[in-house]
Amino acid sequence: MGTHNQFIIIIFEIYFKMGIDYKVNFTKSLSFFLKENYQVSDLDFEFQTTRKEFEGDITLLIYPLLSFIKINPEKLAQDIGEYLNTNNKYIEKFNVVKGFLNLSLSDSFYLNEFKVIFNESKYGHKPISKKSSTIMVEFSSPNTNKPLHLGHIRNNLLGYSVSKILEANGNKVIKTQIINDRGIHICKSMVAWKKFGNGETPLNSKIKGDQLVGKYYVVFETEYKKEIKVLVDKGKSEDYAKQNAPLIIEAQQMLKLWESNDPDIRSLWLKMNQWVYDGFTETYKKLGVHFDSYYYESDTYLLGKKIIDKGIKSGVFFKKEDGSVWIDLTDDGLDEKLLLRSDGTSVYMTQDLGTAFNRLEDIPNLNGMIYTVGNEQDYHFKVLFLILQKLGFNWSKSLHHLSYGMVDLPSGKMKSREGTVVDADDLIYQMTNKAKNICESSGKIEFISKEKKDNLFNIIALGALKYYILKVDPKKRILFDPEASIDFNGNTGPFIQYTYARIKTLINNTEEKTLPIDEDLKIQDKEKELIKHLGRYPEIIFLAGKQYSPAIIANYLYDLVKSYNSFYQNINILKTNNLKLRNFRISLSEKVAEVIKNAALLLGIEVPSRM
RNA sequence: GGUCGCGUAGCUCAGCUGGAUAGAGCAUCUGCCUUCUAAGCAGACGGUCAUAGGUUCGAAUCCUAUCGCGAUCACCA
Repeated sequence: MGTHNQFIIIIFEIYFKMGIDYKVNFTKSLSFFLKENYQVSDLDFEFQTTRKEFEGDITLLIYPLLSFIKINPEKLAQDIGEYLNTNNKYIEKFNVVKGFLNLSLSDSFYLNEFKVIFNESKYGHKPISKKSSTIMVEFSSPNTNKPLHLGHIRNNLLGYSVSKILEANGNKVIKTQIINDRGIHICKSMVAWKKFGNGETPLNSKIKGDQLVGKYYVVFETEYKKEIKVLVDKGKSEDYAKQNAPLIIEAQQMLKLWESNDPDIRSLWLKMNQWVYDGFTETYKKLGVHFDSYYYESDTYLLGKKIIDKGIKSGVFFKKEDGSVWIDLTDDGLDEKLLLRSDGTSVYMTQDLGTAFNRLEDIPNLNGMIYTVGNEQDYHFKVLFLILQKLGFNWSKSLHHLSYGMVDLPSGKMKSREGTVVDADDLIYQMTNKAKNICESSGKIEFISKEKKDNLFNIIALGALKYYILKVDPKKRILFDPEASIDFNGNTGPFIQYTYARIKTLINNTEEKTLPIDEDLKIQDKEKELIKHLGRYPEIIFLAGKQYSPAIIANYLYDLVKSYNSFYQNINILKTNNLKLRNFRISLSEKVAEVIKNAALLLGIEVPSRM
């Protein structure tokens, strides 16, 4: 914890209720009892699910009550237990271990809970807050000189998942990105293409546009290096060589021409950028993400100067002798930060300020913005939000930097210079191929049409990839092991998809689909456990002050699926002679399938109805 | 050096608001397919929660310090 949280009030978090809401069911009796016998009221009760080693379903923690009721914990637990046992029909029996009151719940309690769960449509997508906010989520935000890589994949999946989560909570979400489409990097690709390209296009070369432009970026770098070497061999210093190699000079000239709106350069720029966008579109489509709006740096890089002027007038910023503009953040424990160069051109921060205001102009009712950007920019966003706050815009409180860690490979960091970057298209292709091999060797899908098969391979491959990345806490670094990510066993996306598919075929093979929930139904431990899991499965609510995480959804989802599999294996679903019981179990399965589907949706994972 | 983040089983990761004997998967080993998806289930093995203090009935979780790893502190983006 640090200054970061002092000024960022995170606008949302995902919070899962612990199990079925026991408080609702038992608070009333508990409050009554404690008021009558100990003259205390308005207490908060803490329940947790009882550990396997002890008898019971839920446990009331007695310790927290001790600060209000000075009495031996075991005695208090015993008293409460006895009272609940005789006065609450849902408590069957109880036992006390130290400060823990373990309560066994009756079958009718579970049946009632299941009835509630069953009758709720789109379970797990219930908005808690009634008012809907409009929130902009920025993610992906690539450069236009290179294809997307593994780091972008993590960014996209996180941003997209967060969007889905916010939508599930009843918000209006605008998915956007800021595309870094100008600057020296794109000029490098342009120079290289002009010099060495021989008119190569995505069409005549059959190379994806972004890959093609990326190829010329690499060509530039290798040729540039050669030129440097030649100069150094001639006895020039390394620094001199780097600054004076013909290629880099050409690129810099091109940037100047671009800035002065040279028509030839502009049209080349437009053409090559369009190639890249076409390539990106294809990759996004494969990843299953899309955007509602786009911002381009070529449009926004001049923004922000007006804000600077205003800030100088109001005394938030100050001008140095050389004409550069700064803000003094030393009182906030930071340093001085540059906002405008001495030549009057804007820097990154200026652009981001401008873009923020720009977006607010575009969407006047905007309630918040989430920036999905890697954690190497933590400091930048800290400063950005602080400046906005100092400028007096209260909505800067609703800005959140969704920060995430780098993606490492078992061989170490991804480094473009060393060619260890994992290309997004390539990765998806390999994953799909692997999915194909595994599916085909399983022999379960022989009779499906080729088209359906290809679709299935795609869904499975992406399920594996998405789950592998999203299940890890965003703020942690990920070690990306290509082998393990394609694994279909254990805590993986395909495992979850597989369970869903199995439930689907089970339901297809069943005629009766009615749900009998009778009070006299005897339910078993495994079934109770499953209802408990369903009850704990996501109720997503907003709460200020904590960081959200798709990883939480992923882990709860896995928990549910694992529990269902155990249930499925241990209870012979169809073989029972008791029709009521059988239908109850099928209803239970059906509900689990629905929850899996809804939760997977929040992660952007599709679930096939057969595998 | 300042600031921020991370450190949990051999490996990859969970662990919600402090609660009982810290959980999964992979790997290794043992069982379980005449039937509806075995891509599964059940079990065994595996831990000084980086280290040292502190806070309290109780700490992986909160606080402080130390160590290790990473990021950041540009008139780059």
